[in-house]
Amino acid sequence: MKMQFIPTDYDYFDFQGRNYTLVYGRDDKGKRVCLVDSCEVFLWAILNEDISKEKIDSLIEKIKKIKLDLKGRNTRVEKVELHSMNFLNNPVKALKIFATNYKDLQDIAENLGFKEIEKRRGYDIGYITHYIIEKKVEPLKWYEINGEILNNSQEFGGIDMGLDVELCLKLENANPIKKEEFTPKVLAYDIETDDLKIGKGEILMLSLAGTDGTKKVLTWKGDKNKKKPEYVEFVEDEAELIEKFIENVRKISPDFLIGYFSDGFDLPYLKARAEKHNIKLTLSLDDSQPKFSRGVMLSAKTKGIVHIDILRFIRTAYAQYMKSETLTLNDVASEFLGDQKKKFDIADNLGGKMNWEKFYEYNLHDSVLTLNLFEKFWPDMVEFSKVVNEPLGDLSRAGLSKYVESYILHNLKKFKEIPEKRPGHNEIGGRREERSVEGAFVLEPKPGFYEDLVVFDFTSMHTSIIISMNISKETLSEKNVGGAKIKVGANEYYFSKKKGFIPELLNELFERRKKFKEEYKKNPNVFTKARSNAFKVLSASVHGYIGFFGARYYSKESSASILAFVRQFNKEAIEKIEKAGFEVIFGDTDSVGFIRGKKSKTEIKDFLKKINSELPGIMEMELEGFFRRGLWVSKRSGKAGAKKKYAMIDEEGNLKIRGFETVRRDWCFLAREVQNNVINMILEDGNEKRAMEYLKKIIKKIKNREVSKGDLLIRTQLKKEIADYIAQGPHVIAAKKMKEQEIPIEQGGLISYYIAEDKSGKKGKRLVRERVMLAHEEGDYDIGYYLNNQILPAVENIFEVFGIDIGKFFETKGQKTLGDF
DNA sequence: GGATAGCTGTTACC
DNA sequence: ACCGGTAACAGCTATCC
Repeated sequence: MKMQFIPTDYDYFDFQGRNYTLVYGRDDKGKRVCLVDSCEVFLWAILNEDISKEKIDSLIEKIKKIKLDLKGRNTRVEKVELHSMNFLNNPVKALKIFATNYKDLQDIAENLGFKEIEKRRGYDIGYITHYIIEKKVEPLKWYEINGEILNNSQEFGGIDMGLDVELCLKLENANPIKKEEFTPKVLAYDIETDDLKIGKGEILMLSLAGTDGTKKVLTWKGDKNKKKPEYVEFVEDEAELIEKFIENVRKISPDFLIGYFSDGFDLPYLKARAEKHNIKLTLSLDDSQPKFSRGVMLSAKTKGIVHIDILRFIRTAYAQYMKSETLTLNDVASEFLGDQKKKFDIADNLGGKMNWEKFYEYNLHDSVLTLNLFEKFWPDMVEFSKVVNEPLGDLSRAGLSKYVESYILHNLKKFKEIPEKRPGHNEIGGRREERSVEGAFVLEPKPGFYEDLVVFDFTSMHTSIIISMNISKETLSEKNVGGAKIKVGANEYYFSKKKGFIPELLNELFERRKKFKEEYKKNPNVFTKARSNAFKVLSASVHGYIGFFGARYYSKESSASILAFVRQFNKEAIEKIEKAGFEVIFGDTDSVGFIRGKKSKTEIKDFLKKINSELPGIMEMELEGFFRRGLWVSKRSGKAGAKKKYAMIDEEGNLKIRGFETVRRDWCFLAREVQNNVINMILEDGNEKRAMEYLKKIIKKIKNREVSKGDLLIRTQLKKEIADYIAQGPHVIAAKKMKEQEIPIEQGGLISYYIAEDKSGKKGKRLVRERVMLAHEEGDYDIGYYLNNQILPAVENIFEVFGIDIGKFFETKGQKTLGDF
């Protein structure tokens, strides 16, 4: 039969020793469909150079005889073919060795210890990835398929009977078709418990929110007889709650089951409680339970109904561009949805005072937010999945290096490239021990207050260097062969003229990004934006990938060369701009800022054109902007200009503040606000007068204790386990206090505290940490601390630029008192 | 016992 | 272990005299 079909998830099973793929998805009517398919499995044996035809033939015969009886499976080499291929850009002769079962490729590789074979490759990319590459049935793309309906078929051991789908087909062929965007069926869930430790507490309630309109809270807590909102469904106990949850999920059968931090909390918690009650957590379409795996983070994967922890996708693909200070559901929802969690503090509701109605509402809203976040990010997830060609379940848990690597692996065929192997444990260890490469160049700025500035920066600098200079593992050459060359410390590295497939693929990504950016401008919507963004993120990650120790195509030399070029081009740009008579104020990695002087904007733009005409390949600088004024301060210690700290105002009055305490979350809100206002006033007015008056008022307010405690809280992240700290800084002490008071805090959490007046009467120097108070603790804030350690340090270097010594004005430690103000 | 250099730790920039 | 080098800076801690 014929139908339109879109794959959402992949799995595989063995039958009579062979691998079969299960492709879960939907037809165009929204029916649940599963395809059964198969593909040839093989690995590559790369031959040494100059082996005679006879030798190869006899080698093939030997390999054909390989039979293994392992793990209760008989596997054998089924055929062997000789191919002309490429490996790392070099032509090679290679044997394509076909086997019965993908899982045995590794063992076959180990049995290929023939002296004619130089390398064995292509047995470690995973069956699903291998299948997608071979059969081109790619995730989240529409196909017109032909297949034979399986109905309790014995052909694959009756596999179709065990699958909870409406239709199961044996795939005959699949042809890609153009079709409108797919809208998946989605269900979000969230649990509330009485203890955050997995396995310790009980699940009090569980909420569901779905694209089908589902809004439900399952609970066994609260007054059973009291009238409740209609979304609340009462159950007998925790066991029934879990059973009902499974029942709901299976009945709704969403393509994606979504949680927020659910890999690390909700699903493991449910698993622990289900085990306690002897319930099987059959959330997969094949009735299996979630598979938990431990990497750096716990993962909880299901089949057919794909479990996705949306937090993990956000962390990989979005966190670097976000304003939110933490990745809590509340912060992320605020930033992307303009919505927040319902206010509810479990601690206030303990004992008999529990307001269950409010709790249900809170619980439901968390699922609603999670669902909304998924819908918000769906266009991006689809694009990443389509570009990278990996199913969303895996991709949503992967890092950017995996995105890049998958993109490469799925595109090797057109270069006839045999895939490089994954580095082994020892290899990774070795790579990690290597000395780190030198990074970008940062120019020391001249502290001061400047007018009429211009900023140029290189467009996608690292990316355009890789492409223009043809830098990659496979283009690195022993000798100078006429391609790019670069000095890195005492070494000199050479790259081939022949295009490498990684620079080539990156160029393709880069071009497509340009095209999709244009398309987005012409037709702005969430999908065109997401497409443009996916290519942007991916192309910007290739340099990081090349220097990542876990990468197949890791190349230290390439990474060092790219960065050496980054320094070289930036320094050359600075020199060129200075030679043209401009005073350069700052430069960092890919940017240069200078004073426009008497030159007109047109002249500046012409100057930029000239610079660009002299840059090689696709390298290009662009005008970041014209700025009316800019401020650079000196370092706190010494006279040197502080790098990575500046503030500028453009001609429309927009501020660009970098590095200052204003943008740092580990300073109290008041210090950040005051500094921000001071910078603002100075940049707007062109002098410090108004800012000075403002500062006087603030200092008076602090002195008179008119500042609310909330503005004085210092927030610092707890980056390690409390016990792992060597230095007992204020935030560590605050975290210990929280532990004592049984306030939940764990690694990664934000600690809020303020510094209180010292009332102990002890003599001698007191440490800051001895005066740490948690937000809710009573105490008077320490006026001296907030003046000398927060407000004044935040502004003194700014006023110094105007020749004003704030320390003299507001001396607090010396003879002068604050009373004057 | 005080000064200070150096270390630990966090956060930002690109 | 899932991009990482460059940088500023606070506050603690070791070390010196």
